[in-house]
Amino acid sequence: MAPPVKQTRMSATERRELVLAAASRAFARDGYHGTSTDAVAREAGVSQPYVVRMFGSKSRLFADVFDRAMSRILDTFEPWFDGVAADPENDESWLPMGVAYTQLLEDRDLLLVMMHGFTSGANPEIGALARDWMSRLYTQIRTRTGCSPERARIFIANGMLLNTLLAMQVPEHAGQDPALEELAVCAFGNTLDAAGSEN
Amino acid sequence: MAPPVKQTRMSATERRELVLAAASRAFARDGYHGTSTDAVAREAGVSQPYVVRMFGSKSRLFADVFDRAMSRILDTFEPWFDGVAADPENDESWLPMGVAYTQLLEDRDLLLVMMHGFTSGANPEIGALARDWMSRLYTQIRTRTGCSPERARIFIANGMLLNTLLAMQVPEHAGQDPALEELAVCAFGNTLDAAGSEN
DNA sequence: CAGACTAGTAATCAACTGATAACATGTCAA
DNA sequence: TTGACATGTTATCAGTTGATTACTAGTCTG
Repeated sequence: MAPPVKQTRMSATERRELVLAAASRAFARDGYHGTSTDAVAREAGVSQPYVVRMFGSKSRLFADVFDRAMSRILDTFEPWFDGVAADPENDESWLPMGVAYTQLLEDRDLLLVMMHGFTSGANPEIGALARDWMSRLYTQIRTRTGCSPERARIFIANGMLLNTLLAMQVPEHAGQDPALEELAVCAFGNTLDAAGSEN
Repeated sequence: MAPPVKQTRMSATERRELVLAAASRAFARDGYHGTSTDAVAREAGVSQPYVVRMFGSKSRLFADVFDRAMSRILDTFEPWFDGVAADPENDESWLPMGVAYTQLLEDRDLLLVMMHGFTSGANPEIGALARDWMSRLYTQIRTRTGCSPERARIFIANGMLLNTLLAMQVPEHAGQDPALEELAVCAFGNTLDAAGSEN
């Protein structure tokens, strides 16, 4: 028999961070409906009721996770817009944004949570949140670079393609399909190595 | 008391079509995990066990719905590729594909089912199916138009943006947000009227 | 018209889910 | 040290879900 271990406790904010990180991984993998609060709890190493009470409800937990993800994504883009602003209608000016995206690929969960949030638009709460963040993203691109709507549209479209390919786990499976491989190389460029083939 | 009504029955294939159409609407709205077999059954006007037994399982039902959607999407694009093939590296050559997409907007469920299938890539069965169809789509674009990988990538990226905006219900809510409105107009062009504002 | 087949339903179930309530334990200020 | 509060857990629950079984009724053929 081991003697009773003296349990040390965590501050609420610390634990909250832990749960949010776990929830981010879980939601990134299986989306809002595909993730149970119990799955989040197990991933965070706490009890399921604690997760619910900490955030009030599953939907509020997702909203928090989604907000954080979007906030970080916009923050990651932020410093790179300056380079684009000089000549925003030129294709080449946007190349640095690819670097920004490569940074985001280091924590894919952010992009996957974004995508799951966007495709849960039929849910009224999530839908309103998603549209609001999409609006902020578009506005940030336009105002920071001074580009045309068309340029901003192209940038977002490329992002949506990359997110979709990530959600489909194309990087992990590209080797099994030449056509998919070609598309992946074309879409991710050199960053593919960082993105896939870890598994 | 009404006398017992003589019930007429439907052929299995007829009923199957009905259920597939109902499932398509339901899955388009709420995705794979967000849709219960009971919801599909109610939408189709049949009992829940009948839906399950007719397709074996929920996942096989989704696979059927997804297959049909992708098949129809590719068929819709098919005849329009000829126009692109003449000069596939020219932006303007691709304009007719916008018309093809407008046709697809008449039954948005196809595009939404596609999107939900793509973003359910973490599910092994759905993921494999999704990647296979993405591969087919890419291959069809390349071989039918003779375009470069980059051109095909752009076409798919634009499609993913439109699908995402649809899933977010942007057309229905664009009026509430000028930035979103601008993006929607830029992305959907004239087809926006057909797409949104019905509600 | 008999019997085999087909098109369906009602009843039921075990597993899961989000949420609540009651309780236990660590921590810190007075 | 004590008591108030913050950090957690266990027990529990009602509703939902996908699936199975058993049953009913229309339809078609010989």
